[in-house]
Parts: sequence; C-alpha cells; structure tokens
Amino acid sequence: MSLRLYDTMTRQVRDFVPLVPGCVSIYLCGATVQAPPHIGHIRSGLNFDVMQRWFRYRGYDVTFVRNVTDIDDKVITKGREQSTEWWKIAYANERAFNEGYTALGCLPPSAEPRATGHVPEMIEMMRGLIERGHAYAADGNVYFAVTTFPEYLELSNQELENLRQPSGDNETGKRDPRDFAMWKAAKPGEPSWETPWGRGRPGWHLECSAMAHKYLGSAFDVHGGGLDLIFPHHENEIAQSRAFGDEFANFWVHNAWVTLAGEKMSKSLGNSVLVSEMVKRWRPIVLRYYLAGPHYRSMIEYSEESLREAETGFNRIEGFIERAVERCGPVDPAPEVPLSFAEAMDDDLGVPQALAVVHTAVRQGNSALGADDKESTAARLAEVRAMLGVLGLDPLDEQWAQDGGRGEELTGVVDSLVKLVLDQRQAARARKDFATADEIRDQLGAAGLAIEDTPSGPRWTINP
RNA sequence: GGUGGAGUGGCCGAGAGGCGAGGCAACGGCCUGCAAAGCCGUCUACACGGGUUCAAAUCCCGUCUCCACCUCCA
Repeated sequence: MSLRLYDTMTRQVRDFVPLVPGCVSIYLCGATVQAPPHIGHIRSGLNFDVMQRWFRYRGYDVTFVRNVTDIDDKVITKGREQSTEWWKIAYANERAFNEGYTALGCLPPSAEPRATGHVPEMIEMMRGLIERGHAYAADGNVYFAVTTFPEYLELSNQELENLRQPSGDNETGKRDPRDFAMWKAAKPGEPSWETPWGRGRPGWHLECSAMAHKYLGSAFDVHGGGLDLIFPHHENEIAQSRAFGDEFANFWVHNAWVTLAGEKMSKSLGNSVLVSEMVKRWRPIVLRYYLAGPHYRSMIEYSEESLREAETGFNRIEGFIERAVERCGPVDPAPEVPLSFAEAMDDDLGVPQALAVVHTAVRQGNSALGADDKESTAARLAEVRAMLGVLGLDPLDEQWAQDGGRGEELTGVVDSLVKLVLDQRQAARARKDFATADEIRDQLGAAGLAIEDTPSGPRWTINP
C-alpha cells in the first residue's frame, strides 16, 4: 500500500503521489509571533515533524518550509503597549517558538522565512494580481476581489452569500465588503514599506502565498496548518496564488487543536498552557509522546492526569530500552520498521496504531528479557528504536542527550558510590538480614533512587 | 443562519460492516526473602431512537449534547 493522507480540499484520504518523483515539498503555516507558544502551537509543529520524518523514512527528499509571521496588528499593538519596538516583540517570541520546537525534538525546517523579509515578492504578486484584474488598490490598501475567483471558498465548502458581513474595521475603499486585504495602508507611527500604491505593511495572507511561491515554486505537495486556518487564511492564500497563476498546494493537511476544558486553547482566550512552563515540569520527550501520540486530526483535551498517564506509558517503553541495553549492550536501530508499523504510518500517519505496534514489541522484548533470550531481546530493541526514531521518540537518540533522561545525567562517580552501598545490601541479603537490606533500599529511595533486584543483580534508577 | 467535527469500557485513546488496537488504573496469578520491574489473566465498550443487513460502534434516517470556523487564531 502506498502512503495516504487526508486532504481537506477533497475531504477524503487520498493516495499521496509527489509532484516530483522522490521529492516532497511541504509548506507549514508557522508562528504568528505575537505571544510565546502554547502547547497547541507546538503540537502543530510536532504533527508536521512526524510527517516529515515519515516521508524521509520512505526515502523522499523533503523540503520543509515553515514561515514566521513577524508583523501583524497584535505585534504592533503590543510594542506600543510595552513602549518598545515591534520587532523586539516579534523576535523574542520567534525565539520562544524555536526553543519550543527544538526542546520537543522538531527537526529544523529547510527554510524559515519571515514575512517582513519578502516585501518585494509580495509587491510582485500584487502587481500581477492587479494586472489580471483580481486585485485593486484603494486608499493605500490593496484588496483581492473575491468575486473574480470562482473557486473561492472551495476549501471550506462555503458559499459567498453565507459569509457574515465582516465587522467594520479600518479597511476602507472596498468594492465588496467580502474582499480581503492583501496589503494594509500605513497608519501614523506604524512600520511601513514603500510600494507602488503607497506605504503600508503586509496583510497576513499575502506573505504565505509569496513565500510558498519563492521557496517551493508554483506547485508543491503539502500545505499544512491548524484547522482554524482553513478560513480565511488558507482560502485567501488559494485565491491569491491560483489567481496569480500558481497551481499551489496538492494536499491540504490540517491538524486539530489542544483544548482546555473543552475549548480551543488560544492566545485570545487567554487559556494558554505555555511550552516554557511545561518543559520545566515534564521531560520534553514525555511531552512529545503526549502531544504527538494521538492522531493529528483528533483533538487533545489537555489534563494533568492524561499527561501523567503518558509519562507512565512512555516510562514502560523506556524501561525496556534501558534494561535491554544493560543486557545486550548498545544496539543500533533496525534499518527497517516492522511492516505493521509502516502500514499504520502510511494510513494518514496513524501514530496511535503505530504506537500499539511499539508496545507490542516492548512486551515481546520484556518477555525475551525474562527468558534471558539475548538474541530476541536485541532484535526487539533494534525494532523499537527504529520505530521510535521515526516518531522522534528514541530516548537513545543524541537529540535527547540533554533531556535528563532517567539516569543519564549521573556520572560514573555516583554510579560507583551507589554500587558500594548496594554491595553492602547484597551482603546483608546473603546473610538473610532482610531488615538491614530493606533499610538500605528505603534510604536510597529517600535519596531519590529506585532499586530493583533482577536475576542478574540489583539495578538502580532515578526515582520518577 | 451557513460550514465542518466530536460523543467508544473506571480513565486516556485507535478503529470504521464479521475477526476483543494500545496504554493507564484496578483485581487475580506467576516471579521475588519482601518489594519493584516484568510476564500471564480478568474487566467484552461504542450518546439516544428507528432502519438496512445473515451480521452495525462502523452504513442510512431522525434526535440530543458538545466543540470549532464564518475576515485575530496552530
């Protein structure tokens, strides 16, 4: 079976056929840097990171572009409120986003273009659209005339007549109230760029059309983003790009949200759970397991309890890996993942089923460990590492070296000290002085170490 | 009003006409000096009402509840 993806445009799971054999081009609407990221933003990055990794596993040469919207109304407003430059706000938040992406193990994109760096490309696109009669300038704004583009609203399956009348803002000179701004006229004190139609700044939609065109050409494979971008953002991108002459995206892939108390987590609702806070309280790899584990089109209802569950579940996987390495030594990931894992991933990135395959392999590995079957243990370990690697969740991968994984930050000195104490406990056990043995175990436990007796002797780990 | 999505066992969370996903918790057993970890087993669920079918969580019709988008949004 080939790789299949759900396409919002056709509302069905379709076979993925790349435009250029062997290559995949992805454009993801990334951060609007008006505030630091919450876990929902990073979930989106994570979902597409998993997509990228799976394409790579399947042998594709992936070009992954994730933009930064570094200018918008709120960035400007915040700068004014905080009596600072708008670009300081934008850049501080851009860094926070990147720290979040990096902390949770997202591979860096091929390009991460900023809106403000692509004004010439936007001007060129506006000029082309005005020449073709799809756009017009009015009072320093440039609007897209939606009635000139018959395919408008196909992605969101709406009728132009059913759109609510946009609330009156500062956008003057529209021929039709439903026309949208590609470019906004400069207001006093606002950052602005020179154009043939006067000074102004980019509208949100134009930048993505212009940057996708610049970095991925007139046609590319996948355009991604959150569900809430379908309208107006993606609808408007489609109008601009296709009216301009681009074929634009072949697949539209949208991830679901992280919700809190049943509501979408969002900057404007003020119910954000910030990534910067979460990484202090949870291991990043556990957060990744939690956020990337459910299917990308399912909502995640955030709760501490479900996060704790995820932690326990991941510990089970990690526990096997640790014990297997202790038994078999370092084992490289298998060159190929098991077939059932691959089938799950090919089916619209079925991560939950793929994780079920991981857990099955872990159980088999634990059984092999119990039977002291080194060969089988090593084989399961290699499989598990290969599968986890594709999901960005292999705790032995160097990307998690700084993660403070259980025991990883401990030095050999601590290890030999603990062994010294454990030797005394073993001696006590040997003479059946269990009271002393248990007391030693309890004291080590109070110090934060968990002791387990195994057929091959005691082992210790950091208490979770 | 328009458009789209959701409701699955104690909990999280997949699946999408038959063949018990998986995890967490709980309970029983094995293992252990006792634990821990692990393994084996138990807990047979799909909002409600109809219908189609040999067979429905899955398809159809209707109802309820919740969520989202309809020009700020991952």
